[in-house]
Amino acid sequence: MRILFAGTPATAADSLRVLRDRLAGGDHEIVAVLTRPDAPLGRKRVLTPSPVAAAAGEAGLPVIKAARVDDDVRAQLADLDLDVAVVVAYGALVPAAALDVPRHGWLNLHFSLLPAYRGAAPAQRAIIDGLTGTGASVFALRTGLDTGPVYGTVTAPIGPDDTAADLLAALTVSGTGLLADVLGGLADGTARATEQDGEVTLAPKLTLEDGLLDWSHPAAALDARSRGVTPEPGAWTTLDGQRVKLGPVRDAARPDLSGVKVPPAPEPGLVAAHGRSVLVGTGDGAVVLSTVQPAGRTPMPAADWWRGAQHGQEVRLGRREW
RNA sequence: CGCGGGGUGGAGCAGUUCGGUAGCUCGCUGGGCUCAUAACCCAGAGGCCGCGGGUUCAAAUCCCGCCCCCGCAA
Repeated sequence: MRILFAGTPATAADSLRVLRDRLAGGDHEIVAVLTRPDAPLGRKRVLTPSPVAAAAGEAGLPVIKAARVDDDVRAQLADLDLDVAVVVAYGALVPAAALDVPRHGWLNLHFSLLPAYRGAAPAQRAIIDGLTGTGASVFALRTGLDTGPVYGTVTAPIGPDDTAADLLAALTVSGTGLLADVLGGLADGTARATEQDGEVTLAPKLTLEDGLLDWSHPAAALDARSRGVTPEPGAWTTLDGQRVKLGPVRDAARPDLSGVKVPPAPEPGLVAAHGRSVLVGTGDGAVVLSTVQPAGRTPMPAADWWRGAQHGQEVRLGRREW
């Protein structure tokens, strides 16, 4: 089959590499890659190709850079005589007019068990919600947000220390494998899609605000949230009006941390050292800090930060005094 | 010219406003104490204060130029 791969971020680039390996030597060929245009990146605003564009370049695949699938892009795709297009986080909606350009339409690899967690940040939201497992789905693109019929799913556990990065990495590999299987099924006519069934939930893109830790919340919730927003957009709090970025925080009451005895838990937001751990009080107990990164500084172990942060004063995080 | 923070022994920081002997909390090395310890006591090593110019009797500190790191934003 002649396949178009559409994607933009690093996760999609990994998926492209995995898919290419999976298809190597078979009857299927990725004939082109669609990704978003180069964008200014970083403080210096250097125009940088998307991770997918970079991966495609390494693989020697032709790249179409476009912010939207407009008439011009649609014409290019039509010329490619595509059997199918696959989308992994392209970053723009595929308009209805383009949906039937490939012979078998468009497939989307989505990192949830649909119809749960439709939207841009499904894996992250699953972690934040404290789930112990989630999965990936391959479905047929239709108009509407992640609403098409599902060809297949894989499941994945969410470990107690898993961050969004960990989960995405795992889902990328297993999900791309699933994608390869579905492509095979489409080619030999055995693939079947079934309409989504179940409770619909939404997983919108994470904002900076989603990473703000509210110390009045329960320790377990803060633990889950901090992992779900790591590495993007990152968990954070404030100290003296300055943003302080945090690595994942762990619920001090978790069984696997039984070594950490929490004396009277500090009140919410108050920092206290205990042995080698640095604790922060929450709504119901304490969390253990892992890494701390004050604005303008490089990330450091919590104990190192604590050493220099005290100056004889009590340290209270997250106070909105600004 | 997008906005902003930072670079000081191995780590994290103070000192820069107002120039005048390199400081704190740790770590490290050696010794002591202890049944023992992430505890405690004593001693010690370790620093072109990011780089280059300038001002000055004197610069971590003031002036000019440059390099590197990071937060926000995109």
